[in-house]
Amino acid sequence: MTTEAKSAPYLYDLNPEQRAAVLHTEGPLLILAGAGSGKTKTLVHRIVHLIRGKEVDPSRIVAVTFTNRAADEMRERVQAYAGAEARAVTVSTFHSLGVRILRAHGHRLGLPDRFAIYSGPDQLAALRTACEEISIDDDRFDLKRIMRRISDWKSRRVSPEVAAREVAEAKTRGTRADDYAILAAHAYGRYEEVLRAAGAVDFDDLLLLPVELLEKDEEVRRDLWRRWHYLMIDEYQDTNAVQLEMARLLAGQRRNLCVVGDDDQSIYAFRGADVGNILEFERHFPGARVIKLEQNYRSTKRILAAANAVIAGNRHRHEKQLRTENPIGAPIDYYEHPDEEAEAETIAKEISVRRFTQKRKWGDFAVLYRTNTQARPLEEALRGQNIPYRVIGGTSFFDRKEVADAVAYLRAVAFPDDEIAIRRIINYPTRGIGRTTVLKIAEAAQLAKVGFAKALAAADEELVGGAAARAIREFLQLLADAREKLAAAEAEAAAAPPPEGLPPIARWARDFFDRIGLEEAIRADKRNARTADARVDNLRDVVGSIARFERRRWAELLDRAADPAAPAEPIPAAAPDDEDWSPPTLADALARIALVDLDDRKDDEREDDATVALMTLHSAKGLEFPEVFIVGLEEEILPHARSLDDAADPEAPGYADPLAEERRLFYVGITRAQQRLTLSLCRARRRNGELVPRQPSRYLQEIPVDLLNVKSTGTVLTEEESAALRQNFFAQMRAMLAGGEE
DNA sequence: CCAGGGGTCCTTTTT
DNA sequence: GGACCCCTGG
Repeated sequence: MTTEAKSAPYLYDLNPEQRAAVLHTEGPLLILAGAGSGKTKTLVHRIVHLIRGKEVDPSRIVAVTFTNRAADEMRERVQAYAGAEARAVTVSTFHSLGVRILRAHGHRLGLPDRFAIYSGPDQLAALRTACEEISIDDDRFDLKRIMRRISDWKSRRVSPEVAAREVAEAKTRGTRADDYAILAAHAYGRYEEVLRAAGAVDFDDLLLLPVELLEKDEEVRRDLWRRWHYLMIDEYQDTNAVQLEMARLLAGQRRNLCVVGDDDQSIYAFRGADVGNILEFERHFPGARVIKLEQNYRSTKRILAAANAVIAGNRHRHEKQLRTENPIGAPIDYYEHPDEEAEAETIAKEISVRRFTQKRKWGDFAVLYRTNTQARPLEEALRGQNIPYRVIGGTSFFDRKEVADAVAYLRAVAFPDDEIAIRRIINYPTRGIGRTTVLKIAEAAQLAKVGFAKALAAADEELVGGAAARAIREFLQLLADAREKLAAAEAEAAAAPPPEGLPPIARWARDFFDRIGLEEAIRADKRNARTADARVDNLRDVVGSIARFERRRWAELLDRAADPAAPAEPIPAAAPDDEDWSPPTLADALARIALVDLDDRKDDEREDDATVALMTLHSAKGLEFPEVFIVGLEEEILPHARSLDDAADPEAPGYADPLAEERRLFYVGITRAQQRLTLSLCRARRRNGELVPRQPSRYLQEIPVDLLNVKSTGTVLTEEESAALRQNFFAQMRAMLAGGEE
């Protein structure tokens, strides 16, 4: 855990002027920090100094990050350096902070005390409902694309009304994008209504609604200003318009806002991040101090030279030249492989070899790729070589069918209006409430202008027929019983810390799942023949994650209450009065599930050191590894085909130079490497079973050749494969010449 | 009206 | 490896 020195860290050498700025600046401060220059450490440094040097009450400090991973890391470091009192520092992601504000004040916006949080698949389901109701035939349109559009509006604080006006007034160019804009503008308002009727908020709302609250409500502002006097934000280049507003409102008149970021690592434009926020910080916060950190402590000279060369290809950036005093290091290995299996095989073997020759741990290696689907061949190859690995990100645990079903049951109990959850499980396991019945109820709900849950409770024989009406009554009774038992479990969970074994709410969930017969349902489905055991395990893991949540919640309290100098206190019999603490509830556990996925597993099985890391370039931001592999450096992967498409239409609304962002993504990847970097591409790639020829990524040429060590892989294409390759190549050419319009 | 089976399509990046 | 659609039989 905290093996590092307890004294304030002097881990990196700022010059005296920089040190003074970091430590003593009151008011807005921008730290423009290059890759590997110790961004997070600088923030931690400032926090420690505030507490130790200026004697600021730690509970007045709030640090905001983007990912839970980053928050955990910062919390750990702050506590390691500033000691036990630093536990009172609030370290949170933007989204968790949003939940916290809405919990406390959301009722002022008409939000229920317990609200569901809709993430990806739920948002789509809500959108589907909205589209059905306004008769957008969802077969013919890509809901995800509409969703992205709506989300884009929300992250720019554009209301449904304004969006509709914008679209109506925009010059139409008759493109497909225009069609989608019109559809999205129609669906947007209805989508919001569906969310509100379900007592739910989506991810964008977690930022948007708190900002609305802060703007409208003087009392909320005062409360939060009293609460926090020093605000710090990490990875500031990734903030969007709403987050900028949140920063401004939270900083208030004190304007004690310190942000750290690197415009060259801005890689989230697709979700509304605006590099302008960091480029124009001084305009947004007049009088701001700016300091630059241009010394890199992470990578070898060669790796840094490659990174600098690549990023130099971008215009419109804060000019900075990162330098390092690290050794020159090994050349950058560059491979061209015949296909992705060869690529994966070679990497697996390389890792095995280097583990011995370089005396590495498995955890010293990371393999980075552009898209999650690229992980599969790598997983197979690593498994083949018996190399332990972990895949970070990707299809979330909670998106798996059996897990999503279980969670939907929990939500249906915790949030009685949660239409999406109810509809998901209303007939699973099958209980005689089929599609037609559900449709009738949805129609009735729309007609009566009530939520789905209300219409369901009101459904009678006349509407749905006798058998279905009976089934519905039984279903509602099941939920009502569960709610009653849950209330008892939550009361028990609030009264005292969890005993040995399964904590109360987790125990309730297990019994509930048994009662429903989820396990039997999984085993009964023939499609699950091979996977049934794993799926049942996943089901148990849902219970396990609730149990972990309950224990953690109580641990927070005991942690805070305990005086580290004093001997162990007797366990309190009831929850003490602590403004920041509340006993665990199912609703809170579900919020955590929506927000942090299964990252919390790490606590139990911290195996980071013992496994090779597989992740996307996006997920890799903020991390570092001694040895990094970047795979699939091909046109249409990096840069991605979609970005190439978007780049072809610079007139499109909200155009943000996608190719520049792809280049930054490559830059982020390169700068993750400390000692050794290996780049590779495939000359051909299997798509739907067929070999398709590939071209090297344009960004590769930007790396000076003398930095590279060009390797070739032993594998050669078979006669058959090269024939297939030629044939496909000509087929593609023909298709192109035929000029198939979009 | 409902359940289950077999076919087809597609796969950016994330809180 | 999925999610989703359509079809068939009860």
